[in-house]
Amino acid sequence: MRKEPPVPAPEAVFKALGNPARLTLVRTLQGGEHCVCDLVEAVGLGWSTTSRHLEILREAGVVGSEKRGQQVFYRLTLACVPGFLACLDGAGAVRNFRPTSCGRD
Amino acid sequence: MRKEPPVPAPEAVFKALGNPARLTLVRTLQGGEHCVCDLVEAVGLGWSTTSRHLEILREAGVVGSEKRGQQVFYRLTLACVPGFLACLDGAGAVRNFRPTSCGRD
DNA sequence: TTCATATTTCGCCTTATGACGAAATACTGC
DNA sequence: GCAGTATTTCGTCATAAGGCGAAATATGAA
Repeated sequence: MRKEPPVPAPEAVFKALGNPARLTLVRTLQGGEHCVCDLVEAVGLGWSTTSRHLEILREAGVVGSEKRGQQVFYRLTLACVPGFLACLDGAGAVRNFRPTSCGRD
Repeated sequence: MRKEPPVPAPEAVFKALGNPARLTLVRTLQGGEHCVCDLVEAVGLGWSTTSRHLEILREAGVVGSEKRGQQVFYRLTLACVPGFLACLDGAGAVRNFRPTSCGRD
């Protein structure tokens, strides 16, 4: 069964990404889809907690899941996220040249 | 006195934007700089609460403030935010054509 | 059917958030 | 210096969020 995420509501997206564990999950998923087992290891939290975090990300429309066999695979579904993350990650580095800017001003 | 925001830490940025009042503040500031008095009205909360929200946004590196006369003006300083917001806002609209995408995939 | 593995749901507890009003602080004009 | 306006800081309180382990659910293998 495939669970498509709902239409992303901006506030929910930000709230979902505003947590270290969930941000780690998203960064991990930038490398491609992963089963929950991988993700549990990536965040270093319990299964139940990780599962809850994934649910929040899915409800926010950031990720989608698909069950294959006895495993559930998650992947990023909100394509603007990686670019924005890259901008934020880069923001510190560029800091001394000009106020943080990424493609617009 | 001008208060430049610190280097934005991704998690703090998301956390800062993951609140309806603060998202309203940011959307308001997309239209240009505003004094706190305007912003208080825009969010419809008390002065102390609004001030706290602005502080959080500033600490996250999303906005910067400058005092001119007896008023303090806030403005957006994180340039990648408007584009990302536009993507999120558009995500719903495009939903039926293809999975949410904004400039990459 | 029965068992093992993978994942989610539930209930509980602790800590973080968000709102308010009162008091403190900063700047202007008198 | 004193009063008035603009904003921030502080203390308090109610609610939300995040973590855990135990129990429930689903799938594949025997």
